Amino acid sequence: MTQRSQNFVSLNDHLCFSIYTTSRAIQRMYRPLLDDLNLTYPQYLTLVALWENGPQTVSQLGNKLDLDSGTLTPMLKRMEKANLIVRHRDVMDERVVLVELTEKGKRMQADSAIIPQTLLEKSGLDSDEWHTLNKTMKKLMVHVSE
Amino acid sequence: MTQRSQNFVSLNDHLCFSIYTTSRAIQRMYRPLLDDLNLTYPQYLTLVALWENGPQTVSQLGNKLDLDSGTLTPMLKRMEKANLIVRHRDVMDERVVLVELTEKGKRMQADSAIIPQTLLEKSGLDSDEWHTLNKTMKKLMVHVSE
DNA sequence: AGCAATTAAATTGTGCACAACCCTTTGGGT
DNA sequence: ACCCAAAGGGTTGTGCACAATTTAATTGCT
Repeated sequence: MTQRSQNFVSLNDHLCFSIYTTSRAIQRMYRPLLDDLNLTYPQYLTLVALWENGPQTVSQLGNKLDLDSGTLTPMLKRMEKANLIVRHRDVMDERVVLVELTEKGKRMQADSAIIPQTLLEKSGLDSDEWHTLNKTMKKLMVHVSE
Repeated sequence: MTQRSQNFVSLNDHLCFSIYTTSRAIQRMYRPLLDDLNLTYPQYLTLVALWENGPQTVSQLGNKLDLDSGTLTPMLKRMEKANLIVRHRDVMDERVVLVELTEKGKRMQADSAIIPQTLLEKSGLDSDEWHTLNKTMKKLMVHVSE
């Protein structure tokens, strides 16, 4: 212990730190599974959003995933190159880019069920803890975003 | 709803997603505060580790922060350029690089107390929820890292 | 119709993360 | 002394995140 201030908060008492570190640890755990599918973690989440809600515009995807065009545009281009999605401008409004799954992108849904299942199994949390945690995270998310 | 598989997990039921999104939301909330201090979030965490435990090697910092040299080395160089830390090789073992705070780096501790305080205040969590969440995150972190 | 304001993506630049690889130093074993 | 494996950082390349700016299309107003 080097610090002397009374109100100093240690690294381990930083809630932000345990969230930040755990988030990255989950992505590390997923990596070998996602590598088999030739996906990155944000790409996987994008596919989940498309499987769930069908074709969407870039900004709709951005709202769901909480990502902006600066992140999405290059990532979606990589996903298009990998033949997972197609992007084309809306004929009615040329500003809008619509994103939709290719057949390959649709087929990947079946193989990807292991991803959330693996976290569930490895988490070491019982059903109560799991749901409480998910609820608390969402509550925290809302408050922090205000 | 476009998907048809029985065991499909929606985006909002992905625990990884609420953790990932909340972690980034916290960092966004911190940004204006950290901008005032001319710090990024990982740089702030690095300072906390140094305030707490004094001079450390790159690998010791890496263990505490859960980061490897590929991330740390360039970041520590930027922090050295900003005059927050100094780095020099250990005379006894030339492989080791020791990182220690400059006077400027030490002085920043006083101004940084608002960072964790801001999350505590904005979180909307009571003391029970806060501690349960922190404990559950650490438990999850351990299980996921196995 | 003409034009300013708004909207939707794309672009640019910086800073992490992290895998894969490299380079130097050190510690053992012979 | 010599060699070899391990340890500690550094480097390179890819892919997010995100702020800030840009470009093009559309809407609203007069």
